[in-house]
Amino acid sequence: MVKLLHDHTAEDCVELVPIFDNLSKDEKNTIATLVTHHHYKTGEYLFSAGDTSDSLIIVAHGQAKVFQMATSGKEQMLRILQTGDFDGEAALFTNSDHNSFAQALMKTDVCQISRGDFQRLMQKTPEMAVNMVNALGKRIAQLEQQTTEVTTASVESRLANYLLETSAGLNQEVFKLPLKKKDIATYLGTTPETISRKLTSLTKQGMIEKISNNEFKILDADRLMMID
Amino acid sequence: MVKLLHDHTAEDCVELVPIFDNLSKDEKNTIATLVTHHHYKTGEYLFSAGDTSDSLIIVAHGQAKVFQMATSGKEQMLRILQTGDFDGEAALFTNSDHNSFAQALMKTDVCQISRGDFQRLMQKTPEMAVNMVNALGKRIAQLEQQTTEVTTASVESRLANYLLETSAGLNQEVFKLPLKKKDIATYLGTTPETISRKLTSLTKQGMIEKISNNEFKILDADRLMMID
DNA sequence: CGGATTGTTGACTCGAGTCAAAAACGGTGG
DNA sequence: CCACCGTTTTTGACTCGAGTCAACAATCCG
Repeated sequence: MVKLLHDHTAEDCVELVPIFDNLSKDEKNTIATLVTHHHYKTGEYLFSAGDTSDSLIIVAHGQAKVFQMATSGKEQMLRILQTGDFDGEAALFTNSDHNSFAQALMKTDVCQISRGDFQRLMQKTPEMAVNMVNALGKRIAQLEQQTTEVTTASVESRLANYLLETSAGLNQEVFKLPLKKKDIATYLGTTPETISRKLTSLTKQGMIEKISNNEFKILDADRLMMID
Repeated sequence: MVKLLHDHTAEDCVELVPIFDNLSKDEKNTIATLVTHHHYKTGEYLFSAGDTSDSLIIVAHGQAKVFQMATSGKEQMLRILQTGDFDGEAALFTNSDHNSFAQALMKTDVCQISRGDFQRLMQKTPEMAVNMVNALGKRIAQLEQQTTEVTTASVESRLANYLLETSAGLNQEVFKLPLKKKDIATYLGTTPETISRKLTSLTKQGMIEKISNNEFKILDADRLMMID
């Protein structure tokens, strides 16, 4: 049973992750044999800044946040790893340490491939290397967007965008915030207090409705988009 | 003569750019035939947001800034392309438009490879795809750093870091700022006025010395590093 | 049911943005 | 080399968004 579960997870990784798309069955099977998997409970760290980074990490199931820590101790969240996402830098450079942290936000299954295996894989399977380049390109575009927004838009505007994106992503009118407000704050580069205030403010202005503690409904998407 | 100059530039690109490192002479020659080149004067745009993006751009000589424009009209600089740097997103996705601008800061020579050619190149030359993955990985790390700094550190601290990096990069005690202060401002996510004030303040505190209008000398690197 | 973590609200502060005007700079052509 | 014009930089006065600190309320979870 344990064995079965293990195999299941390894294949999941290969099936789930876009970078392994359009590879042949054979190739996918080969990859599955190179993969090891780990399970993390809520709050556990997948890696920490300073750790030696020697493998690519793929989220097979669950959710984890990746963040950096400023010298001041303030966190900046860089991204949320969802099912199918991977963390890249790790596997790319020789002799480099992580400069960020990854922490599980729920029970999370993770697959790893060592740098060596992964580099060999890219050499042997150009298809996959191209997929990888594409995935990294998207990540760069997303990061550029984040950088620009964080410096040019007000917190209210960033929060409004975040709500719109979250709602669109979940594709339902009434949606539950997938993160604690504390985490939303570090994602948007602000503080929990400010998030709390802005949510109240948006509610009072009739753009959103608070359904429960962490469930909201978008009432006026147009106006939300125009903030700032 | 014009012809010679042309060929020279095409080969320059292939020689200069890290992503073409450790390829064979043959492969480099092939690449050189795929490349077209362009020249831009100071202030000209290499591309603008909304342009169709269908080629990879490599800077053979010169300097250009890449920036996004917020709805408010405020610029956020994303990076400076130096000799040997390339702008990636362009070549990676089908049917995507640029969401940023690139503007020459001096006379600048640029080489281009079309998306199709570049994708084929990666398929044929896994070496190169791996190089590309590495280059993108570094860019991601740099962007993550920029995002974190911009949200967690004060302008004074960001400016201090910028001065230290610039001085280190140029490797000389007295160094000339390679950007106009206006541009430094959009790079650091602030305004020219604030840059001006902070430079004065750092000078008064004895950490730097103003040599001429845009030349400075680092007097106390340790203290600069500790700001914030 | 506690105890701990998370969220809310109020009062206060301050860094940095804005606007405006003057000064300095840099390139151009005579 | 100098006078001129446009751009860039500096300086001052003012404003305000959002951070901080602190106390309290609500949730979550074992």
